[in-house]
Amino acid sequence: MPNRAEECSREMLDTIPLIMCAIRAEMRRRRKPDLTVPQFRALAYLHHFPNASLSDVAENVGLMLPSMSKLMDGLVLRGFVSRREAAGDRRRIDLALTSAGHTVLELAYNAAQKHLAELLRQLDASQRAAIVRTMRVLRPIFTAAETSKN
Amino acid sequence: MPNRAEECSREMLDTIPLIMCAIRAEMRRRRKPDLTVPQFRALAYLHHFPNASLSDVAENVGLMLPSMSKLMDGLVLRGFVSRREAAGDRRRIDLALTSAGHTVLELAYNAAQKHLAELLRQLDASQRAAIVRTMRVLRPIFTAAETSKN
DNA sequence: TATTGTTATACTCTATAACTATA
DNA sequence: TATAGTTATAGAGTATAACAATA
Repeated sequence: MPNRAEECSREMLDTIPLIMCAIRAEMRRRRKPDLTVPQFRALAYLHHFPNASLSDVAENVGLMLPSMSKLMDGLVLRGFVSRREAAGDRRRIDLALTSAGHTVLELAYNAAQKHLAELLRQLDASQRAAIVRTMRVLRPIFTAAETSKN
Repeated sequence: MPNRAEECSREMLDTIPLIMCAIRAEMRRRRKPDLTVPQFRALAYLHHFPNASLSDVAENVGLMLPSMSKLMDGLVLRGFVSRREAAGDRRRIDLALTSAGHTVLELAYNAAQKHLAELLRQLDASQRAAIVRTMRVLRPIFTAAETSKN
């Protein structure tokens, strides 16, 4: 087994995008009022980092500052995000999800999760247990890869 | 174990998008001349289905016909796709990758594959073998889910 | 003077509507 | 009359440049 990492990465590359496609399709179907992908990612970021600044969100979603400013206009207008002056520094703004914002995110997540569960029912318990173990092996690797980029 | 499918789907939902993010980042880094995501997907579709019609590609990439027509203008201009009148029906066009088109796809795929392999080297052989088995269990499920949608 | 965010403007991508050519 | 694709036009979304306010 000289080069198992190569085989493993090929298998992943042939399978993961397929799964991701199914996840996205289900999330799209359920997101109540239409959300664009960057809007969705901005909400998800604010879920993980409440009271982030505009620059933080722009940086992590991958948009320029003016674009994120306009995107947030829309999310604030629709009541998914609250925007208020930061306490110590009046140049900055604190962004956070409203309860409506949390709800939108949860709806999409739960829909995708239930859809996946439905597909996984055709497997037997030991196969599902193996999947869980694999995910727990993979997650820390890619969490580390993600954070080391910033 | 009353509800293992639920746990399994949560684990997948918390891990797969992370991996996909790493794959996309690496593909973006390597795609020689800039390709948008829909352009990339159009090329990938033509790789799987040579001599597809414009409507086929539009349907599967998720664009309207005029948008795909313009997108193809760009790919033909840049030499990644050949476009010629279909044999039996002069209304239709046959689209296919040129060798340059194949090359662009392969470069992106190989870069992503090598990057993944690098990350997977920190695991031991038995863990990688388990990943391979898991991918082979999951792939047919999501291949079926994909095709049943059309 | 540097930093945070907004406004002004232009460009790209996509969609809908109208059109051409073939079946 | 229906189908495959193109052209015309308009609407989002994003970027760069210029600006305002605060540190």
